[in-house]
Amino acid sequence: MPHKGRGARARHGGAFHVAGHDVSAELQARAAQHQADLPPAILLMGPTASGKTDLALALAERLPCGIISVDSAMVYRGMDIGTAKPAPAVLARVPHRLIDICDPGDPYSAARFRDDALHAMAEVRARGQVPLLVGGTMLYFRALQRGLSTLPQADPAVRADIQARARRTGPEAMHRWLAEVDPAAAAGIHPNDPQRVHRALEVFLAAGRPMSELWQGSPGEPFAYRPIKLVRSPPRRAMLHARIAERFHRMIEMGFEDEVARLAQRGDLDPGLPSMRCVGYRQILQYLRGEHSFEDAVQRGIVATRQLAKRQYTWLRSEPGCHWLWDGEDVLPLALAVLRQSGVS
RNA sequence: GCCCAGGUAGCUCAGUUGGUAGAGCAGAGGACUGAAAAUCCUCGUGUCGGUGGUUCGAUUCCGCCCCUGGGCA
Repeated sequence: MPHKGRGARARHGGAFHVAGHDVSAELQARAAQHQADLPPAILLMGPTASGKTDLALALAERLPCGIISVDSAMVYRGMDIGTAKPAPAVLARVPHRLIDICDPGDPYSAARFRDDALHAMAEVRARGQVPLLVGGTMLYFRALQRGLSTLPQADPAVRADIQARARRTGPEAMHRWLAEVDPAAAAGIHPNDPQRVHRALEVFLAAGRPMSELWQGSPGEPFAYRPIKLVRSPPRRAMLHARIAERFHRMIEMGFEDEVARLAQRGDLDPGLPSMRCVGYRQILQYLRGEHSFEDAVQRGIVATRQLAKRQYTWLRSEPGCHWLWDGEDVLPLALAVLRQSGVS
């Protein structure tokens, strides 16, 4: 029997029929029992500036859990103010895993996160605690829960070659090239999306096989935990926008500009690095290079943060099984009640 | 007070040789497999400052009024 991807089966809710019998109920019951046997993990998600960190700290005080950060920017050392990292005193009292684990000159990745997070979760469990994963990097939550296909990792040399070729021939030619070597991938990637076109080509060049084929051949490991998903959010977008602006100005008062200037002074941090493209850092870097005024940089930083929050909501709306905790309600007791119901107390 | 330049989408502006208008930004929705705080896709009716006139028809031409900037007094 050809093994189908587990993700595909889980996503399609239709009934399965074998010799005229509907076996979907039995399969579902078995899947539910399997889920219930898994150890719990708390997934606390939400858009930027929603107050996830505060809630995580409050939960960690009341429950035996270990905090694991799910944040593609807090991994970088020396990027503290602009990533809204918890203060050193807080981190000393309540340790967070996966913060300050990468130099800003090295690109971190979703695949590294998945490995790091699974290790961190095992450690937390070994101490008899429940993993509490907190953050806003929704791709990381997705990769953790659904797994990633087995693909070659990014190769800086190959990537540089592809970029050089793209500069010569233009984006359309790159997409046409991809359509030749991997039509299935090309069909799903817009020609104006160089990042994905280049990645698909990179995979083809590194593996010698089309990326779409590798996806099908390795659906990704399922999650070995029972996720309890909490989402923290203000009830209205406008409220989040106000908090984003307020927080950005507070970051400036705390010395965000100096933090970015210190990074820029290293001299080895290319503006194209993932770390240097982070919201706020990118805009202040542009100001430091004289591309626009300081006031402009602040405004653009705030706008970029709002746009980030919007994309996070797009992920969150499609994330199944979430308990939304709206600000204004008594968030902490509500969260504790949800966790108690799910067997965590 | 006089002269000049403007008043068009939330913002900055383009445009209509008279047939009721469109870019960028912002905003909203969506996609998302080793860069994801990334990278993309889709979405534009607004008394064209007000009011009279000319005209089959005015945001466009003319008069008056209001507002904003600049200059001269």
